[in-house]
Amino acid sequence: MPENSVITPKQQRSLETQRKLLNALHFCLKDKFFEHITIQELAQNAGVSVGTFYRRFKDKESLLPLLYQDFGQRLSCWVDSLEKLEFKSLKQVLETLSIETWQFLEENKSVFRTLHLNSRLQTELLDSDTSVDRKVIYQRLSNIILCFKKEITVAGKTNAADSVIFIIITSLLDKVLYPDLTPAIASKLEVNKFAKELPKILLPYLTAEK
Amino acid sequence: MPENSVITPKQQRSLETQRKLLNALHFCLKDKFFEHITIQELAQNAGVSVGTFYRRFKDKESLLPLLYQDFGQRLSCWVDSLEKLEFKSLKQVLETLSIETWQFLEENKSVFRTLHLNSRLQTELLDSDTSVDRKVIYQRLSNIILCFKKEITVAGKTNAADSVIFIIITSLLDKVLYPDLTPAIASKLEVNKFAKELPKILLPYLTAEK
Amino acid sequence: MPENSVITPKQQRSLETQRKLLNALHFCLKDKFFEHITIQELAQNAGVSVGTFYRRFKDKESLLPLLYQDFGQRLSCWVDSLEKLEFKSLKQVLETLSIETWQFLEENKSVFRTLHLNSRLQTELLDSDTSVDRKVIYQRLSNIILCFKKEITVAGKTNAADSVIFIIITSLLDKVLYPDLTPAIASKLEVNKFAKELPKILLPYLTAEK
Amino acid sequence: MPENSVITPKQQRSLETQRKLLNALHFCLKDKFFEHITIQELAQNAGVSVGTFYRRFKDKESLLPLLYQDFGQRLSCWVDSLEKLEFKSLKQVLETLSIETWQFLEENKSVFRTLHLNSRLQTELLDSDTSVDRKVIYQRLSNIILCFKKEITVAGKTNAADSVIFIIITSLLDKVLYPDLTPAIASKLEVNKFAKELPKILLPYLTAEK
DNA sequence: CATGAATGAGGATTCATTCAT
DNA sequence: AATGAATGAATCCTCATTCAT
Repeated sequence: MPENSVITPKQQRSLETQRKLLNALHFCLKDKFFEHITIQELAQNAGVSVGTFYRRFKDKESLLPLLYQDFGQRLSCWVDSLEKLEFKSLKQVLETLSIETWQFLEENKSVFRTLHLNSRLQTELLDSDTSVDRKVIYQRLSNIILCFKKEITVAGKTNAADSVIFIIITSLLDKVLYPDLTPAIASKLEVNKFAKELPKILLPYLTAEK
Repeated sequence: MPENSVITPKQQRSLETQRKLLNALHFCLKDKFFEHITIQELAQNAGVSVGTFYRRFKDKESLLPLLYQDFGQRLSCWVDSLEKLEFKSLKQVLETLSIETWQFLEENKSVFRTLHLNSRLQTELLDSDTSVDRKVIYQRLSNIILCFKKEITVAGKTNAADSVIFIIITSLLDKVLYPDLTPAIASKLEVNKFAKELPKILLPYLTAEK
Repeated sequence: MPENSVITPKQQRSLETQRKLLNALHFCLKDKFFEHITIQELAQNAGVSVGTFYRRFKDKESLLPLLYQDFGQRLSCWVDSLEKLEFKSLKQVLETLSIETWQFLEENKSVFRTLHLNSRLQTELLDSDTSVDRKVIYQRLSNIILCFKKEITVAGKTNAADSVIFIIITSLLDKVLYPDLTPAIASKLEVNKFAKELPKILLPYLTAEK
Repeated sequence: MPENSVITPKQQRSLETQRKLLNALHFCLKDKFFEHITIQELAQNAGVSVGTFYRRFKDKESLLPLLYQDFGQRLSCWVDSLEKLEFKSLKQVLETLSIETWQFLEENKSVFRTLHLNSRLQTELLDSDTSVDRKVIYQRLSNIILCFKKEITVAGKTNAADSVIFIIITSLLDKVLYPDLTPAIASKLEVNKFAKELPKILLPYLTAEK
């Protein structure tokens, strides 16, 4: 919530430009890597001049926090939609999470790759995301699992749920981004098959007998 | 004008030069990302002239197959060393694999990042390494698990072992490469802690009661 | 990314820059051959930066159409001036044309050489000059001869006049550009002497008795 | 005639290399201009090493005198063949010369272009040609015309014959080398048509009534 | 001697950034 | 403010020439 809740035309225009440039970035990322995109290219795709770009941003890297924030929004929306689902069992939760995560990663893979590969800028990225705390989002995913606390028998349920979420995302992401490369080729399964295997892997962990 | 971007050396000296340049690449990767390394830097670190670089390689990217091959060697050696270990139980196998994998990834993280970054070159990369079949290497890791076949109760033991290997590598790699970023932050655990948690996650899967 | 290698300028300043670079090319051609002129040299002589050169032209060769166009202008002006002259006889026409052509070639020899050298670009060159049709210019020269149609007895007066113009230019050009080389040395005469000989050669052709 | 008329094996080998390189030059000139041919290319095409090239020649330009000499041989042979022909009239001489010259130029156009465009090296070129004096060759062509001295009525028969030879060569060369460019386009005629027109142009000159 | 690997000066080219319009 | 032309440092890349093998 900004202090001043009335947006002036000036701010309005500025926001538009920002949005245009971000869209241009998304567009360009489909074709090539962040480091190979030039500012001229961005400006051209956004329909603004390079001068205008520099009025808004210090340099190309300064777009990344925006990309990260924007991604945060999508992530948040996605989690929203997951939270609205009704689940009957822990098993169903894991199954749904796996499939949905895969789809989500597939749709956002260029952003993931960009943020990963430019992770040297992590500090700025993390600082920038004032609106949505990323960790909180992942906890909301954990919480979906923890709704079925009764079924979970492993010690340290919260940590366990976190780990499950982490493994789901990271393994699927690897399959999505680098299907033919180390380490993804360690498992012969295609990503869709693997998404179905994941619940079978993780359910026993959460529900193991003591 | 060779089709291929790597010239087959006809003299002993050439092979030395190639090795020098590869070493220089490894050296530079400690400091900075592949994209930011210049040819001049490589040449200088290798103690050769830029012209020599160009005599051997079409461009910087043409070094990557060499990096990939070289990495294949290291990987193979590492698996060799793991195969020589004696294990008492499946649990111990998983514990050792987790810790050792973490260490190995830590030592080779810049190579992983570089190869991932340039994964668009996957075909060339994969074709480039005729000496070591990457999939076979990972199967050797699986086989270490499968030594304790008797303890494994899950259906599809081979696939299961593959999946376990894949999850160990991919989750640890994420923690190693991007500890503060999506998705690694989904789990609060530090990489060393997580390496100890992994066996607890994966053992139940392999040994789950029907 | 324009198809064409010459960018159409959108600002007045651009046109100036273009003119500056063309002038720089003319200046440099006095000293050396086109092949030996560097972009830096051109930029420096034009008083602009190398980047500016590249903003306007894809490469050095892309200047040639401009050179060709510019030469077209000069050619046209020169023919203008010839058309304004008053002649008393066909003989006088040929005498004047020979001398004037020699002078004109002498002044433009570096341009001729450059355009010849790069004649592989003929199509582009020819297409590049939409403002002045080169063939029409030469026809205007022919027409000066054809003013004295009555004196001309040879069959096919138009073609004959064309051939005369062609021979005047080509033979003098050879003498001017390569005075000591094949085929110019075939005739011992200096270019000035030869320019005076030409009318004697060509007049009989035009006025030969049947 | 060399002082020492016995050629040692060493000289023999050297001569071979020289011949190979000259052939390579001819071969390359079909594709591209002299200035774009690299020494590596020449060496490769000649089947020798660059080092060997440098053992024989100071630089690429040093090949030009060889090219010029070699061309001198062909020219001489060609004139030989012309001298052997029997002519019935001056008209026939001119007709034959035109056609034959055209053919000869066509076959040697890359050499002509190369020598013309590198004419800055004229002095060296001229000096180099010790075996065959170029001017003498052209005089032999003139002499073929002068065989029909009786038919020639113009004053200064020798100079006139020279001029005729010069015009035949220079105009046809222009048509052959730069058919679509200034000044060749001044005359609409194709080179074969023009070769037939030339005698009609030049005969009246030589045989003009006083 | 022949070879071809190595050299590095020199020229080409890009693109983030500035600044006049 | 917005534009896009201009800048020039930084990097790429070539190729004549040298020199170790």
